This record gives sequence, C-alpha cells and structure tokens, in this order.
Amino acid sequence: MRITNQREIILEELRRLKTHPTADELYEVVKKRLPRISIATVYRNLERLSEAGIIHKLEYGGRQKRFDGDVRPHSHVFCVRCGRISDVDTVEGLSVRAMVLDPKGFEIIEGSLQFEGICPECQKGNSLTTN
Amino acid sequence: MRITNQREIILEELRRLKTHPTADELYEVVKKRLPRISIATVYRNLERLSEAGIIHKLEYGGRQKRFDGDVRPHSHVFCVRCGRISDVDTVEGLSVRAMVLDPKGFEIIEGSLQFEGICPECQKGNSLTTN
DNA sequence: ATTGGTGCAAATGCTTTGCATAAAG
DNA sequence: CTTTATGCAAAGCATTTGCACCAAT
Repeated sequence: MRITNQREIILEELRRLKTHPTADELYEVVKKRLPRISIATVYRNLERLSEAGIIHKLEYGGRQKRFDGDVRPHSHVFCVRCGRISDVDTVEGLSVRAMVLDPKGFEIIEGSLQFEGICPECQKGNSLTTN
Repeated sequence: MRITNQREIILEELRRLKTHPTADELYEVVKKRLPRISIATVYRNLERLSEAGIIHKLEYGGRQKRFDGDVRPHSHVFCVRCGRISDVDTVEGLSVRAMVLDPKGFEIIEGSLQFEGICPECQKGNSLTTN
C-alpha cells in the first residue's frame, strides 16, 4: 500500500480523534490540512485501511458508518438518539467466543459486546443539535 | 396502531421467516399474498413495528437493515461475506449489562453479544450467489 | 366522518465508480 | 516507466417522503 500524503493525514487525524467519526466528519477535519482533498479519497482510504486491519469500520445503527483508529479489542456504546459511539470499559478477560454453545454451522471469527444507550449530550436534550 | 391487511401480513411473514430478512426480501415474500403492496408500505410498517417493540431492527454490518420477528433476547452471528444473520445459542444467564465498568456517562439501555463469522453457504464458496 | 395508512413517484443521503490526471516507487 | 492513488462528477442503492386516494374505526 502506497504511502500518500492523503492516506497519512487521514490515518493521523482518525487516530487523533476519539469520537469514532463518520467519513464526512473526518473529511471536514482532514480538509483543514488538505483543502483540495475529495470525499471519495476519504472513503477509499477508510475502506483500504480497514481491509488491511489498520483501522476498524464500525457498522452500528444502520446509518452512517463510523471509523475507529484504535484497533485494540474494546467495547462500544451506541447512542440510539444521535448515533454517537463511545468506548466502554468492561470486565476484563472475558472470552466472548467461548460463550457460543451452538454456532449453527458458522465459522466464528470474533465476538464482541455491544451496548445501546443514551449519550450525555442527548440526556441533556441536545440530541437534535448533533443528529 | 390500526390493524391493516398489509400490516398483519408483513408481521405474519416476518415471524414465519427465520432468516432475518431485509426489507426488500420481505417485500418479495409479502408481494405473493398482496401483489399491489408498495415497498414504501413495507418500510413504513417495519419502522412502526420496531418502534413499538413488536419486531426488532437489526443494524449490524453491511448496507441493508435486517428484521427479526423474534423479540426474545438472543444473540446473532453476522456473515462477513454475504451479510446473512443467524441466531446463535450462547451460555445462559449472562447479564451483559453487568459487564460494564465505566459507561462514560451513557445511560445504558441494553447490551448484547454479537458474533462475526462465515456462514455455511459461504464456506462452500457460494457467497456470490447470495450476496 | 375522521384519522391513519397506502401506493406511486420523486427525493434524499450515504457511498461507490468511471475516467482523466497526478504522484509514488 | 509503471502502477496506484487522486479529484471530480456522475451513478448507485437503500430508504424516506409528499401527495392524492383509500380503508379502518
């Protein structure tokens, strides 16, 4: 994978943000450093980087995909009002995979815990401002 | 919520299918009984029924949402190749919610286990036929 | 009679793609 | 020099919406 300026900066900004941004949120941030970058480049790089396992693609909520520069195993909470995603700390050492009794013929790759909830902002009634 | 013919049949067919169909898959099935039904009606009803908690909207990976007529708590595996979803049996009595150490200010509504894997069909190399 | 639901077509919004040009190795 | 990536605009696809008509209560 060729190291381009765009690719480097996209990765750098994604790793810096702890907000699990959507492609267009990241595009807005990256544009400050590379004003002529295209949203297509952002999408293509996010795809490429997640295929390579360098970042993670988060596909909760059925709406916009979100991306995470932190690939260490950890759980997320998804806000059902605004779609925001946050990391959650959970009890350590749990082997989620070991909890499967019958995989119904599937070859299990991985298991994770996920949570749904209402984020601090939306609890304050700010959901519309960030939706 | 008014009981219309369309609504009844959509619910009936969703409950009958154990495949966690997408809106358009369900549309195809329902159309056999109601040839003049619109895809918009299917979408609107699936939305209404899931808001009411009568069915579940599954928003795992991939583009299309899937729906589940079985609202009892259970876990799913998601096929990373074709998007198929299957139920998985897991160890009983686990309180996923209790595993949260720090909810980061979120009001947690629910937690679940989810798995990713490769379904029996895709293991046989049939992924393209069902993607 | 009133309210909510439906069918149709058009619109929306996120994401992907074709293509000519530019940059990396 | 060859290959891969970029920018732009257009296309794609799932989903939603406006509106006139219809059906359930």
